[in-house]
Amino acid sequence: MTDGSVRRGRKPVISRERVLDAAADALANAGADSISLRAIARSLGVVSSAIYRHYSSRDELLTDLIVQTHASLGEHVTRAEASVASSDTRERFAVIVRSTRAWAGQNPHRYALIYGTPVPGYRAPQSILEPAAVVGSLIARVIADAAASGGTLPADPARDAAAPAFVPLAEAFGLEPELAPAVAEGVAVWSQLFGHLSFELFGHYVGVVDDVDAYTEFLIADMSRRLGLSRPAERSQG
Amino acid sequence: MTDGSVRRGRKPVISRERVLDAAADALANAGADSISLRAIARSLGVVSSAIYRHYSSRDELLTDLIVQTHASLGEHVTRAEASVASSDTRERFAVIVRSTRAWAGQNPHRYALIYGTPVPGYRAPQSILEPAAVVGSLIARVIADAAASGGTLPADPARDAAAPAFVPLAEAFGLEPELAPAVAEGVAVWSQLFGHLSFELFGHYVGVVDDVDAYTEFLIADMSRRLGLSRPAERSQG
DNA sequence: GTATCTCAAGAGCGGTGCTCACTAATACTT
DNA sequence: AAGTATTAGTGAGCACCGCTCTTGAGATAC
Repeated sequence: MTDGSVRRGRKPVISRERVLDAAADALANAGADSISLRAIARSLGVVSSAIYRHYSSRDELLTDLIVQTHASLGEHVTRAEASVASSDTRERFAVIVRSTRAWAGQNPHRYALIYGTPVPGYRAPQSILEPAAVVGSLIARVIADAAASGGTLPADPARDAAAPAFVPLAEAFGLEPELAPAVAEGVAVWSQLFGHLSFELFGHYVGVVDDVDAYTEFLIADMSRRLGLSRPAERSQG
Repeated sequence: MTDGSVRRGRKPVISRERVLDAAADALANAGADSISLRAIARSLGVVSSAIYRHYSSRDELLTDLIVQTHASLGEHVTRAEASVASSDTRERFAVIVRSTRAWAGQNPHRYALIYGTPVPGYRAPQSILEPAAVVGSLIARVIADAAASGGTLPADPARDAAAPAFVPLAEAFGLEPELAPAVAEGVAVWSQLFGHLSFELFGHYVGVVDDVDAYTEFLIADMSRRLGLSRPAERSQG
């Protein structure tokens, strides 16, 4: 194989990748509950037990799917954010929110897989932590850039009191300890963002929020204010 | 039966209530995926098809379970909030948040049932909307009482711009249209609260927020400020 | 040409939701 | 008291699920 030893037996007709792709298709079309090994095997023209040569259990397949899904969301949002002038932290944050929401709206089942109820008996392995942090770390970078260009957070004693606990997280993102209050607020914004998206996608806004597009823009404004983000024009004016 | 007509056939050994209770037990112990009609029937000493005399499908049972679960959360939070002096809107809100979180922590599977991924193919019937609104309407009442006792929201043009869309919701809660901005902020707080709880329960805070108790208190302070809530002492001083 | 290794096939276990013909049990009618 | 209508639980069965294990097909190494 890749390590110099030559593969000996029968040629595989399916691979880990092909199984994963088939699972991703099933997920996109019908939700996590319809990801059955038997249906995947059927779609690959193979018998169900053949899957077990490549995945030892359905959970292992789901884990790969979760990692892949986090990566997909991360790529989508990273690409969208890269198209905004880096000095416009306010717009960068807005684009992070809008593109996350757009991805979720286009991939509701994939969103539910990573931000809905965890699959029973499933514990997130270390391999998930990094890709899962993409949106959060994009927010962290916006916070850092805003601070570097002179942005300041609105006064909030409670936030500053909570800040010391976020020094390690700030350091994990490569930020100065002085940014811990901003990181604390960033975590609040981060969980609020996904709370908002989950409420929208899971139907909790029915009869409560009609125009979710407009409401999202309000939330962006609200969260930007709390993070001390502003447009370059605003700063030069104020 | 209750309507004058007399029941004719064989006496039922199970009832809708007994089935629902058995399902609630299964849910509390092992999560929604383990709520199987066969297991419930087994625990009731009856054959699985007997359930269908009382519930036409598993989905119908889950719907009842969701309604019951919303009611349970609503009662828990309502009772907790009732023990706080009604003039202390800040503390009332804090107790709403803390008791919601406490209920969620004690009933993780029940929480996941109502705030996690919706069960596939499931559409919330009208019967769910009212009980699902309990926490939201408690927040609305706090907002109204805070406004009635002279509390004001911090200035926020974006929120006021979004407010007109929330006039109908304010009216649905029996509030004046002038409170629409507060309602808009209330909805944001409401979804943020459940975003926070979902992140905690679904494991997204692992490696990010260590002391969730303390972090929740920060969020309470942050959200209270945005809602213009204050303690009576603070108002008389300021 | 045989031994060895690899992979898929296929049967099978126990689980699921759900349907349907059947029967036991009850109450009203004759 | 006998018969009938009505109701509820039984049990067999269908199609699906995850998973295991034995078997045989295919490819390389010796």
